[in-house]
Amino acid sequence: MSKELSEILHEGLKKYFGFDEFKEGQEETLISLLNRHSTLAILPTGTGKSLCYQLFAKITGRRVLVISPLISLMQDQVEQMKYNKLTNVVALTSSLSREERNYILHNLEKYQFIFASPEILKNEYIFQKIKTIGIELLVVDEAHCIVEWGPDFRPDYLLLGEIREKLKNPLVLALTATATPKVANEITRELNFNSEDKVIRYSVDRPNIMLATETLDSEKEKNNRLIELVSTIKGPGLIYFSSKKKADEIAELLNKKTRLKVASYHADLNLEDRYSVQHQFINNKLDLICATSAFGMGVNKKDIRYVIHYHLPGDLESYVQEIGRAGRDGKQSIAILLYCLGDENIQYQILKGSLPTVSDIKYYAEHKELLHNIKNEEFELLKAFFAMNISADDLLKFFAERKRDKNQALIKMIDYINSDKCKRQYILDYFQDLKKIKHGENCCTYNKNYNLKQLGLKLQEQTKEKIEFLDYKELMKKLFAI
DNA sequence: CGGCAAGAATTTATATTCTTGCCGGTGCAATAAT
Repeated sequence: MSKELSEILHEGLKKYFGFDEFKEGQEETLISLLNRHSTLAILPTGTGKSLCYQLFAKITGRRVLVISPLISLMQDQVEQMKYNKLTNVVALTSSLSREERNYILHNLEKYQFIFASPEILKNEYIFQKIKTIGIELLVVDEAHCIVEWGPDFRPDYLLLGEIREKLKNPLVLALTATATPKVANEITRELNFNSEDKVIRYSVDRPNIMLATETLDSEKEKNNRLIELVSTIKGPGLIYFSSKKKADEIAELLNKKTRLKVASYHADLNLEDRYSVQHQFINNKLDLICATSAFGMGVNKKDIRYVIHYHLPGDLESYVQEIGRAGRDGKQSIAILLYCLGDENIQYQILKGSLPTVSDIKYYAEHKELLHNIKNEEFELLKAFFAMNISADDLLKFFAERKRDKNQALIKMIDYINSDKCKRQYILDYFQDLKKIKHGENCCTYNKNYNLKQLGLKLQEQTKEKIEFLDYKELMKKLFAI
C-alpha cells in the first residue's frame, strides 16, 4: 500500500520498541487501523498483538480503552508497558482500593491507555468518566471471549457493541489467536463492524507442534501411559483436565511416581497460590502443571515442550488455544491427547449445565421478581438476559441454538480424535484455513477409529485419503532426549 | 448418560449382590461479616 505509512511505522517501531522488523500481521493490522478501518486481527499466539495498539497510540497520540477478560492479564500488561516506558497506563479493576480508584477517576485524562473488564463498564459513574475524556480506539483483547463466554458465562461481553455506540463509535481493534470464520463473523457483528472494516487472518497452524492422539482402554492404562510420557519427554509440560478433582489427583500421583515437581492449578486455588504456582512454573521451579482451563491466558512461557490433554476440551478452538501454549520459542514440541471412550461425557455434562433449562426460562420469565431473591450463581445468567429485555421466546431460541452449536463443536472435537486423516489438516479445515500443509515427519500421529455411533452421536462422513504415518515411538525417540 | 465407589442388604457365618449417589470448567464486581 502506501510506502509512506510503512516508513512511519518502521520508524515508530524502532523508536518506541527498538525493533527493526514487524512480526507477521502487525504491519498489516496497523495500516488497516491508520486507514480508519476497524480491524479484527486473528494472529497466532506470540506474534505480539499488543504492540499493534501500543504503536498505533504512540504514532497517533490517540487514547485507547482496552477491554481485557482477566484482572491478572491487565496487571501484567500494565506492568509490561511501564517497563517499556509507556507510563500513562492504568487498569480499572475491583482490586483497587477506594483511594486509588478515586485518584485514578479524578485524573483519568492523564492516561492514554485504560484497561477495563466488560463488567466494570456497567458502573455508570466509571463509564461516564471514561466517556467524558473520550476514547479514540477501542481494543478488545482475547476477542473470542465475546463468543466463547458472552452467551453463557459472562453476558456483559455481549454489551460491547452497545458500549462502542455510547462511546460515539470509536475505531475498534479486536485481537485473538483463534477464530473460525463463523466466530469471526459473530465478533464483527457484535462489535458493529461495517462492510469497510477488515478481518486480518493468519494461519492457525503451528508447524513446530506435533499433534498426537491416543486412545486407551481404561483410566488405569491412561494413567500409566501418562506417567510414561511425562517421564520420557523432557519438559516443561502442561496437562489439561476437565475436572479440578482429577487435576489434583493426578498431580499427586505424578509427584509420587515420577521425579518431577508437579503442581495443580484451577479455580479453587486462592489468588496467592495461583500466583505462586504460575511463577514457579515460569521460573522452572516446577516441571509440570496439572491444570483446568483456568490456566493459560496471559501465561508467557516460551519453552513449554509438551501439552497433554488428559481430558478432551469442549471444542477445537479451546484445543488449539491450549496446545498453542507449547513451543512459543519455535522449537519442536508436541501435543498429545489421551482419550478413553466415555471421556466426552464430562464435556457433555458441562455443556448441559452451562445453559439454563427450558423450564427455568419459561418459569422465571413469568416470575422475574423471584430471581432477585435467588443467590444461586446459575441464575445470574438468566437475570442478566432478562435485564437486557430479551423475551422468553427469544431466549429459548437463543439457548437452543447455543446448545446445538456447542454440541456440534463437541462432535467435531471427538471426530478429530477418531479421525484417521492428517490431524493438522483436520484443524486447518475446521478453521477454514487456506494454508496447505504437506503431511510429513513431525506432523501428526493417530490411532485406530472408535465407534462413535456407540456414543449416541451422529457424525458426518468425511472424505479422506489414506495417509502413511510414521512410527510414533521412533519419532518420539528422535524428537526427545530421554 | 454411564461407570464406579461406597455403603446397605442379603445370606454365600465373611463373601456376594444390590442400591444409591456422584461426578463437571472458565471470572468479573461488589458486598457483608469478622
